[in-house]
Amino acid sequence: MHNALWQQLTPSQRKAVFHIEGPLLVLAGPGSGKTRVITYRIAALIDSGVQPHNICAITFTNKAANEMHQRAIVLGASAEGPRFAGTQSHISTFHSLCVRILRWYADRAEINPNFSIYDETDQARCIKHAVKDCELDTTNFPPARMLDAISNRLKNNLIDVNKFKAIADDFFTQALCRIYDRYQSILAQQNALDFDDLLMKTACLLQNCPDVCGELSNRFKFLLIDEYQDTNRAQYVIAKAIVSQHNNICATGDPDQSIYRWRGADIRNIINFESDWPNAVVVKLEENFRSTPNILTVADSLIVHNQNRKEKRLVPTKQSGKDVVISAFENEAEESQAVAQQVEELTGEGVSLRDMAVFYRVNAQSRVLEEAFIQNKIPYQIVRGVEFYNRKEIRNLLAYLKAIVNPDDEIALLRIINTPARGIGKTTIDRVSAYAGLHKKSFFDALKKVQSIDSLSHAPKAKIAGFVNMLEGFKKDVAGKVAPLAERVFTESGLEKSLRESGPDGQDAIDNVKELISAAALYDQQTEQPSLVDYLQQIALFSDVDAYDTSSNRVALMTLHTAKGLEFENVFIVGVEEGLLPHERSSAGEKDEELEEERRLFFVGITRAKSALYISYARYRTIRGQLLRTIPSQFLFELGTVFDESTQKEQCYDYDDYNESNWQFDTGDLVRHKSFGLGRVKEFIDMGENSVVVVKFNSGQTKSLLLKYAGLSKVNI
DNA sequence: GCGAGTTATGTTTTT
DNA sequence: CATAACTCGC
Repeated sequence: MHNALWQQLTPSQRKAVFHIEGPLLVLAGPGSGKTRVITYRIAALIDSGVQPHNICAITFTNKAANEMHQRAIVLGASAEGPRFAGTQSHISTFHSLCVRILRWYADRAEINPNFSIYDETDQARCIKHAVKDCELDTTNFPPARMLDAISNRLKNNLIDVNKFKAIADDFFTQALCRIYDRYQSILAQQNALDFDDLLMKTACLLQNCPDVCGELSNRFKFLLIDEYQDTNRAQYVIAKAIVSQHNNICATGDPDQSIYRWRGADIRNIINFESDWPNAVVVKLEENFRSTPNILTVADSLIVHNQNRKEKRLVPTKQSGKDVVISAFENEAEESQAVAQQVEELTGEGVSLRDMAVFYRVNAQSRVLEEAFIQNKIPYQIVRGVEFYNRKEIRNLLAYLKAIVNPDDEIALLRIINTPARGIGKTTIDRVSAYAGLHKKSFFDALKKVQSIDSLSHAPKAKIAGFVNMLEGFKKDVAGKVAPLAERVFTESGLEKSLRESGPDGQDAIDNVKELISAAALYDQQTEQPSLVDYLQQIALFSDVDAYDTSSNRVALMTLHTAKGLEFENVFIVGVEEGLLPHERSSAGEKDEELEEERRLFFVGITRAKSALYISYARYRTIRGQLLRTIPSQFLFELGTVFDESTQKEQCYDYDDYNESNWQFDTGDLVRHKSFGLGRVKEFIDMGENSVVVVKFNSGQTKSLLLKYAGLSKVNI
């Protein structure tokens, strides 16, 4: 390795880079130069004679994979991106790797390699169907809940239907088991995998087929996994299998930045690393090269409030800078306005817009910020890539392409069979479905056999035949490049015509589709062997941050989750209020664990900032159309000296400031109860001295209280 | 079969 | 408040 590069590393970083063989755990705090270490490590491996294609690096997003790819090229390591040529290092997300493995070993995994990847919308359809098929009602078995249980409790923990059957002992669990079973068979019928299946099927393949496991372990002689604290059980099993022949695993992560427990990430993976690989070398990177001491002090005093945590220091290396600013505003509009004004002030000081970012807890918060930025004519970008793919016109065109690749994909077929309108309505579809069910055929096969469906009259038969012919015609081009086929489908399906005729909104839609087609053309150009299957499977794994355009000079707006792994000179974190951060849906749980995850999320946000950090909350916020008084986040009081009474008295909300003389309550009032604490009035039933107040408390529980006994007091502003 | 208009419903974070 | 599901009249 070049001496100049060597010079750039600290002793700990060098140790992490040059410990080549055997298991290595890099516990890397925020801003510790972790990404640099990983890319240098890839270069060092190749320097020491390892073949590039024997290296497999796993990142958290495609964006991170692409960046690592670029950096590795600069270092001369000639790594490839998510697409696999065979002679270069494999750098991708876990999900992309699984797609690759499942396509390689489709026969062994007993799946058709043309599988569709179902996103949450598709999943919701299937789970609703499954619940209905099990003759259970959706009130007692809410589809969203069922899906969450199946995804996070079962699939991510590699509990398949059979395993679950064996342990399901009460009525509810048995019902869930039936739903799970039905859901999986619906997916199988449609030759579709959901996000969890990608991991679970791969993990099972590696567990059940020792030869496949051995082959892959020989292929990937060195495995690097970034953000290891956010891996789940399935990913752990896959990693363990890949390194089974050599134990050359290098994991990097930070337990304090674990923010995906809610979707199955298991912090024990990183905690137990040393017992999983007893000869593991552990390197700690505690020096922080990113943020000023001012920012790190705030981050540190926040995160020490987590009980369930190993102590770890943030060691600043930068000079002191600006103090962290914490402000209160009257409402979210003023808060956003203040952000915009601060942006302008910074711009006046010569700061580029690309060096500023605004973080929030929920996507809905982006709207009011957007308004303020538009009003002040400040260029911005909302970092939300999947939004594009959720547009109706995009989903429609993609549904055509999916149906061409995988005719068993009933969701895609049903979406396009009458889009644009071609006179195939609900009755016709029901009749085809009935025929398919009766003759145990797939929906598409039934469509092909439309002439033998007696319940249909001549006209619908002809329309269906035309539709099938059109799809079959498209199929001839499935092997080649994607963009030309997409273009052809767009025109010949009639989608373009129908959009053209639907007024000015239609033109926007056409432009969006054109954008999709140019993106596909880029894919065709950048991929050695472009294919429609590969393209569809790739874009299904697209993440929000993948759309982040770092080349344009705009302020970035994104959720705290999306901000993970990024850094900015100037950071704004808005809406730091009880119910929002921590989010009410997380503090509603019994356990502190969810509150601690929210705290880690805030910690992640804070530690993205390099030189300036602005934290704010609004005293009033309109939530679902209701103007509500907010409570400042408990986290604000944990930030150390910054948010104390002497400096922030007028902005600081006083918890003891309430009076006891109020007997009239209104919906939305903030109240305090002796034992339940703070809460908000949901309903006031006025019956004189027997009045009942329904209160939703901060603990998450909702109580109906008799006013005269409750000892409720209204909390004043 | 189709679309407009109405009513119910459900609200975090994401690969 | 925003979207999905549903009804009704053509």
